[in-house]
Amino acid sequence: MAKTIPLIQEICCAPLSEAQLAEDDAVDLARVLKALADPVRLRLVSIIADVGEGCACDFPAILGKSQPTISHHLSQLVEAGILEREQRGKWAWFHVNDDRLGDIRAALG
Amino acid sequence: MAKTIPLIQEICCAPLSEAQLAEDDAVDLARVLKALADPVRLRLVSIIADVGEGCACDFPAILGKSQPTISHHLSQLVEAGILEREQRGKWAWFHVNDDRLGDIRAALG
DNA sequence: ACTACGTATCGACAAATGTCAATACGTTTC
DNA sequence: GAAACGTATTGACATTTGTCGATACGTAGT
Repeated sequence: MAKTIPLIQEICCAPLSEAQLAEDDAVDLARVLKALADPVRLRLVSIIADVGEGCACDFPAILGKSQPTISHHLSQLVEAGILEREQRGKWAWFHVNDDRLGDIRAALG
Repeated sequence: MAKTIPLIQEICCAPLSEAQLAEDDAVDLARVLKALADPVRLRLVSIIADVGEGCACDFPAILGKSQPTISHHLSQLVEAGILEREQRGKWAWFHVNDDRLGDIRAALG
């Protein structure tokens, strides 16, 4: 059984100010930025980045959102390649993909 | 007559991985990222950053969107502090606020 | 003042988004 | 295998968002 492959493989493009974004590249970059552009998801990333890793089981209490809502946000972050998921027994643990975050920052350069 | 003041004054917070985002700060940062997280707006920023400045009059043709749509997107970018607007005769010209873009990059660090 | 023209706002609408209760799925432990 | 428990998915709903046509606003030139 293969690992789940993030739907978005790579940040597309040269930094914003160095070349004019093609339409397709703009769609890709917008998708990744949209994955970050939510208060709950930003806090998830922030907590996980700060601590180094985080268990899905803790977030509903920390963020005051339901379990399905947290699960949905975590999925979006994984799909965008910003978080990576690891199953440990019945628990799902997450850590930040620093390279991906770096790529996003670079794309805004 | 005072200049229009961007609704969002400053990017709130320490880099994502250095401290856990408070709820309010997460809302602020999400607002700014949301302003960027759209293909049309990313292309607007990219074109304006690449050329140095841009006239609103050119964008409907370049991006294939109606004049009201372009106007709406430009307003969102100005409100987020990413673009700055300058009236020249009947034309509206825009340039990128590089400091603001740098702050956004820094917040993702 | 009237006209021409670029830009902003309004009204409407379809599509996407964030949220939760209910339920299904998987893994661990009896 | 059955029970317990963490996580994912489904279905539903209100809100937000992107879009455009129509219209109002402002500036420049006649």
